[in-house]
Amino acid sequence: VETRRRVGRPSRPVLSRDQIIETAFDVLSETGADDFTMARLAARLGVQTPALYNYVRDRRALVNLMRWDVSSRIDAKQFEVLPWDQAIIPWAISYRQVFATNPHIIALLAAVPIDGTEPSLIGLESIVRSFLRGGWPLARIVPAIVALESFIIGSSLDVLAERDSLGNGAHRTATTDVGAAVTEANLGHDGHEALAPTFARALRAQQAQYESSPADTAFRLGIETMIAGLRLELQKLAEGDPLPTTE
Amino acid sequence: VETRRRVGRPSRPVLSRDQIIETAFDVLSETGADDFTMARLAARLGVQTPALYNYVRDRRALVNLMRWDVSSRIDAKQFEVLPWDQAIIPWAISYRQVFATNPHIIALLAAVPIDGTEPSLIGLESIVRSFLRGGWPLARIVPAIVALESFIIGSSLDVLAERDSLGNGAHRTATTDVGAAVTEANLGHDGHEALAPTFARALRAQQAQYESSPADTAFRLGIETMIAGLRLELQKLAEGDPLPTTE
DNA sequence: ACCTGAACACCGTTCAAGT
DNA sequence: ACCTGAACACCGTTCAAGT
Repeated sequence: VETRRRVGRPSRPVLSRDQIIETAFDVLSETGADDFTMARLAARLGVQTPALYNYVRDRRALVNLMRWDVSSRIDAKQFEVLPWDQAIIPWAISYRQVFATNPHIIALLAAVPIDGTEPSLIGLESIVRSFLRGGWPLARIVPAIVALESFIIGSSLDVLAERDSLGNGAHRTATTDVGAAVTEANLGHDGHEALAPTFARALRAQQAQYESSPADTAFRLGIETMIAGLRLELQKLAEGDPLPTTE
Repeated sequence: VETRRRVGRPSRPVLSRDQIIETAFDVLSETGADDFTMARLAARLGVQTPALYNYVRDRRALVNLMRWDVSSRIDAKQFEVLPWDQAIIPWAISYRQVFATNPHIIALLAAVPIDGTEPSLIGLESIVRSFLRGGWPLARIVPAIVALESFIIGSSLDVLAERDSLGNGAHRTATTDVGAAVTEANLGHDGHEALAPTFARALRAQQAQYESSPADTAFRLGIETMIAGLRLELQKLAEGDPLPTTE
């Protein structure tokens, strides 16, 4: 309905890189990763598609700007003041929140290769230092952090499955079996009642007992479980009785 | 170089659904999720693109056939004979192996919505039953399984980052911060040495001490950590001292 | 410098035509 | 029933033209 912009350079720039990135997240959350296109983004911004190429080299570069934006929103500050096992919780919650507010970003980041831009390492550095202060042997720290981040990312993918199933039904995505099954159940399909009656009972019991969704309940259970397990591991390491590390 | 097929129905079918799916995984592993196209798949199969539509309704349906294929390869049989905490390990290894052999599938599954096909629930049912036999309260079982699967899926994504960085460098994908950082380090970039010296030391120590990659070491550490944590949790539940479940 | 419009290669999907 | 070839809408990207 808007009046068509006439050709030639506008008196003031119509776009900005920040605005493009911000809008990109909006578009992504509506279309999902597979239908996230430069054309749709341009349309939302009220410009022709080629205009975007004044600000980003190509689609891959745009996604990598989104990657950087996402990782900069994860708050690891607590590792500077709290002991490692206490800092994990607020960090993990912040981490998951960033992805949970727009879970489609995970598929996009996993699908689009990284370009040359350096990852932000500030958070990582202070996490490692916190583990070190807590008495962790140097060689075990990276694996521990990788394990934690893996869990958090995986948990964020559950949010994708769940939110889609609660929404208008246009999108229903899932990566895990349980994710798919819970999604189906949320949609009111009851095929699982006959095929997997015990699972169906367990799911109903979960829903009756906890207000939060399976994904949220699982996230809290999982992160607390991992912290407890890591504390145990650290204790064993201190006693000179390390867990077996080879298969 | 092949002789061109002439128009009209061939005497015997050139394709089969199984062959299409199998080849789809091959193509995916070479192109990555973002460049996985019907056209490339058809070319690999030696047919024109529209020929595929005799066997699958559309790209989404094809991806959902791949989804089903992947989940059917996960082996949960051990839950029928072993106690829950012992069965988790072989199941998790099988689970991760399925995804680790072609980690690009995760991005594809996360990007493409599920269609109406029912998820396979056989494995899920026997996992729930095993937890129940082990004394788990019904309402805690689904969250525990969701947490475990989340971790496994997240860990498989690490494999994506890592393998890409060890390969020809055509693809370099990562979802987590550490994943990206480890990828960079594997590529010989040493930007992190100055920016995050403690992290750099920890990474070197890990590489010196363990033969396996950070992703593999983290997977074993994480799954053992979660099992230990879950055992502890079950113990506490038995003592009537449940972990807090509300924030 | 920063937009539009035209152009091109490629993609998903449909459909008529051929056997 | 099962392939090809033509056709169409849409996508990413490049580039000349315009201010």
